[in-house]
Amino acid sequence: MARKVGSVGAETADRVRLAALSLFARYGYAAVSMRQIGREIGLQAGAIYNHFPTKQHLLRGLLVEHMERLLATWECARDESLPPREALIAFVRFHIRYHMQCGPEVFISYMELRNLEEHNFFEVEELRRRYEMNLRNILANGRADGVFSISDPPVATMGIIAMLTGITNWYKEHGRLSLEQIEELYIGMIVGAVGMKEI
Amino acid sequence: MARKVGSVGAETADRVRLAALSLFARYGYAAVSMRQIGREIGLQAGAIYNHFPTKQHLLRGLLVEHMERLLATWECARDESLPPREALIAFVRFHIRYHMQCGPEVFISYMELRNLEEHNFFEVEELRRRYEMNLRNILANGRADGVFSISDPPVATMGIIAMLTGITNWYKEHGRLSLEQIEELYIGMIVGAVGMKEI
Amino acid sequence: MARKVGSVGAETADRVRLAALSLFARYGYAAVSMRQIGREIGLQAGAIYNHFPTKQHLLRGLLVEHMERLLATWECARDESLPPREALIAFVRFHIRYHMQCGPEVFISYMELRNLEEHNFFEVEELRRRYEMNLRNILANGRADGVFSISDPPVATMGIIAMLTGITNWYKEHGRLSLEQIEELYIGMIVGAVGMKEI
Amino acid sequence: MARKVGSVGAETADRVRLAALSLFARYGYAAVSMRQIGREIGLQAGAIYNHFPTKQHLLRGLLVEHMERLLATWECARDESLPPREALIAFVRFHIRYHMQCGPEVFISYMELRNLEEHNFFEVEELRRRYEMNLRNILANGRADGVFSISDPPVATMGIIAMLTGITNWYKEHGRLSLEQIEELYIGMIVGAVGMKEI
DNA sequence: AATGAATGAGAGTTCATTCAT
DNA sequence: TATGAATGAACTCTCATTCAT
Repeated sequence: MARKVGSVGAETADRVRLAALSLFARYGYAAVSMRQIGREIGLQAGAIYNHFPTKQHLLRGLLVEHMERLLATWECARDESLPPREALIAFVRFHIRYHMQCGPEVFISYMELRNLEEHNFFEVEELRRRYEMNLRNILANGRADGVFSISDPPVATMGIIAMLTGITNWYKEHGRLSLEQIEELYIGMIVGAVGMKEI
Repeated sequence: MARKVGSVGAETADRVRLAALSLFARYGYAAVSMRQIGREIGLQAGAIYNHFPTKQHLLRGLLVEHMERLLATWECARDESLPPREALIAFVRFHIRYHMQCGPEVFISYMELRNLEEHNFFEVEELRRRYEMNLRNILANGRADGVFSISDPPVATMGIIAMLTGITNWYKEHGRLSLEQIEELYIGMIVGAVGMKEI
Repeated sequence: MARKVGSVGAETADRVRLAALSLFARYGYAAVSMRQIGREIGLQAGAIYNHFPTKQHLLRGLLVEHMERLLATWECARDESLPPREALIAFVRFHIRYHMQCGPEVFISYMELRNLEEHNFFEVEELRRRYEMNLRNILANGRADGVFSISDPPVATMGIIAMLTGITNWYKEHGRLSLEQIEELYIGMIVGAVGMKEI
Repeated sequence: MARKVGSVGAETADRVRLAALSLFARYGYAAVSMRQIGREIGLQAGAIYNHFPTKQHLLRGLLVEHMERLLATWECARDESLPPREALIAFVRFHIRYHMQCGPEVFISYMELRNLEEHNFFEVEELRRRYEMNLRNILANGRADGVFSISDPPVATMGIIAMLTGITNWYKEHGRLSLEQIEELYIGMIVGAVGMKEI
């Protein structure tokens, strides 16, 4: 058949991306078929190949674009002039807010790394490293300034990131606590963990 | 053909479990085939079915048995008479040590939950809940006694567990830091996070 | 790869049906594999699933469609105004002619009933019942009119149907007797069996 | 494990035969597995091979032994001195009674012929031919004596056998009619079919 | 840009059969 | 004579991908 009335390439590609994101997050990359993705948006599996050359490209796109958006948004939002304690709190707030609004992307960014072919894996890892480096630098600066009493910034970075990203695993939109309350609770824990006095 | 000389059921089942554990951890449940598991230990795929009725049973077994061992070991190791701060530190030490020695089990316990059929999922979740309840009780007791300044024990529980379990994602046996050093670093962060003064 | 030049769905489906019919009749449903059906018509087994959702659907289709065609052809051919003796003879002629020209369908209709899933079985049974009811009504009418001396129309129906359908088991196209001769022989026996005087 | 107390070879072989007969009749030879047969009688599949060299031998045994028993019983029961009309009626009575008491054997004798390997098929066919020859001779004698008005004994044989054997397809032990009643009804039809006057 | 038919590979699972025990 | 573990082949069905239309 010919193109459906009003369907436009870029639009279709986006619908594919969205469907794939949601399905990968729910069932995992390996367990989701191109047919399933197509069915979700009323398309035959074959049509997806007009927009993405392979299933692997689809996955890579989702992960790389997510990381790039994350980095870009952070780089746009951060204030390099802030002193360490304020910088740390700003990072924590940003991380929680950003990650909570794109749960599926975050989820597959952790879960589907091993389904990336090697070169794609390295690409995503490099982006993640760059993002985490932001927190690491804040911690290192604070340590140098004597406001954080941490003895190993890399380990602290991993600990804090893990703690923060873990929220996606249990957070429910209309749960007992609002996102703002959760934010304050985590700021409290992290501020304590790096040895800063409560503010 | 027939049974190989010296082949014994329980032993073979264990070799299957081991191979499956390692492959699931590396490539994911959905991406690993029964043939691959068999090949790993010199068995035809079909022979696995002499020991496990389905692939799903294999996965469930790995997860349930891991959680049951974890719980049993903790219940045997814990000292209920310890005051909250010592109890927290004991839990942290236990969690890190236990989890570092069974990396693959821990990894698939987080990654493959969604590949469990519903009833198996509930079973594993219940075990996990019981384990986490131990930390939650410690935190709640410490809060009641006024030695921890946390305002929400459930959230603190999730934060601490995520932080601790995250170690498996980057820990390397012969890395820059020994397990003992990592242990001390995490104790430091967690003690700070719950508002206890450094010991 | 992709669609072969000139391949059209409906045509392929028909070739599959035909191959399946012939193979099921020769070897039995359970003993015929999808690969075998595909091989018969130069298709991969998987391609069959573009046309039939399961092997069971294939079987059901063959049986149901055969029975529906049989019923429709009979309902179109019968003359309700005939008196019982002529009606019986017309039915016998119709049954023999129709059944001889679709031997495989008739054969699997008797042989593969037990390989139908329950709901499909009931569907086919109901169609068969409707067809047999035609003969039963003819016999009952003839008995009421006093032209047939049978004491139990249902039993007579089963006996006659079995006798007639049995022809498919031994009839050979170029055998000793022509179809017309066979027809006359069976009319003779059945006319005698129901107690009508020879015509 | 060793032999179970009290189990004896011939006995076990019989239990296997019985289970196979019942399962083949219900589901068909190709659809029944050696494991299923074993399960039915509390045996591992492998143990069956102590009594029957292959699954095909099991089938062949059931069919050949059934036909041999049938022939032997008939040859013992028949009275060669009877005139044709009495001989025909005796055959009909014998056939119905014998076949009704071994429904599964009769059923698989018709259904599973095509699952016999060629040499086994010929063996069974020869036995069947010998049995049918009895009826054919009765019919031929009656025709020669002028008491039957059939023009083709072979065709009449096939018709009568089909009619009689068809009873197994619908007969139910506690149905509307007793076996004796059915017997009389069929004798009536067959006597009419061969042109004998009702007795 | 989409459909629908095809490929060839491979999935989980079952099978008849064998044989050490 | 039976068990239980194994083989190697086969099963139905699904997959990523391709391509004529």
